[in-house]
Amino acid sequence: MKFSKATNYALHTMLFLAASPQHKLIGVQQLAERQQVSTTYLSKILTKLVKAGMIESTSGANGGYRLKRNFEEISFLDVIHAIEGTASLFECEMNHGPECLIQQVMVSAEMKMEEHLRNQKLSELAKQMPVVL
Amino acid sequence: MKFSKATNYALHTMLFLAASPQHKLIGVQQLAERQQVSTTYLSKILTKLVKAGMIESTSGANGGYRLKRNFEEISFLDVIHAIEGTASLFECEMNHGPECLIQQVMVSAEMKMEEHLRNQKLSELAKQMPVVL
DNA sequence: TATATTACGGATAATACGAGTCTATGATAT
DNA sequence: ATATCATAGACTCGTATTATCCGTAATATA
Repeated sequence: MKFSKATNYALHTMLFLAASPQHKLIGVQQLAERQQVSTTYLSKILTKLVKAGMIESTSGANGGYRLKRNFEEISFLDVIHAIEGTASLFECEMNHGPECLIQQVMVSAEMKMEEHLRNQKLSELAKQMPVVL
Repeated sequence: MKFSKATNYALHTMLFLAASPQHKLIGVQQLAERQQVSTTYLSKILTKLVKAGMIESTSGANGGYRLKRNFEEISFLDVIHAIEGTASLFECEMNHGPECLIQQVMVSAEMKMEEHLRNQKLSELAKQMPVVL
């Protein structure tokens, strides 16, 4: 069980955008160079963030991406869910009674992790940050 | 990112052994039937638990598996680590400075989950449990 | 208006990993 | 001696991740 590389790219991109002037559009090319990943692949990841309403994009010359206005409230968990999906990490598919106690323990453990990730706002991290990438 | 099915099998097996008479040896055949999984596959999983020191095995006729003496202290996290490994769920492999702040947030979130799983002893769950599988 | 630039979308490929099977080997009761 | 049972290795299969390639749509600028 591992977080995907895509999640890592997404988090780094969000923090980099946070460190840039808010109004400025930044192209995927620049973002990809920093992270040493192909533009086409990163592009797909960014599209997910756009659809999740975290960033906005502009096509055409001098186009690119920038944060949306509600950036202050975006948490780590938001980004992770946008990339990895929101399904539970543990699902007992056995046919033994209605409620699996093991499942309940696992889900509540996962909720502890999510709680921490929900409290970590990207904007707060951006402040303490000297250099992102 | 998902917990593996093997982890689910391992947890259910441990709880089933906990509900059985402690001294009695139980064959993989019986354990596999309950969970509707093949004996050879479950066998591989159980071997990992043996090597992790959680259960002990006896070969030959009337052989099988049973809990070890230290069962009271075994936690969910112990079982999970035995099956999934102990590596961190998030590893930033970018070459940007010595310490990745994102990584630190992710790891501390993971630790919150692990803390909860470490506090959940299998023996405690076995008590509240009417039927395991 | 033409062209360059940039994001978006679909198809495809490569790789890794999870899940599971098959078979051989070794240990141990009866 | 034989049946039973755990262990180990090689192997297959399916699916998700990690990409790549290319065509299309949108937009600024000359």
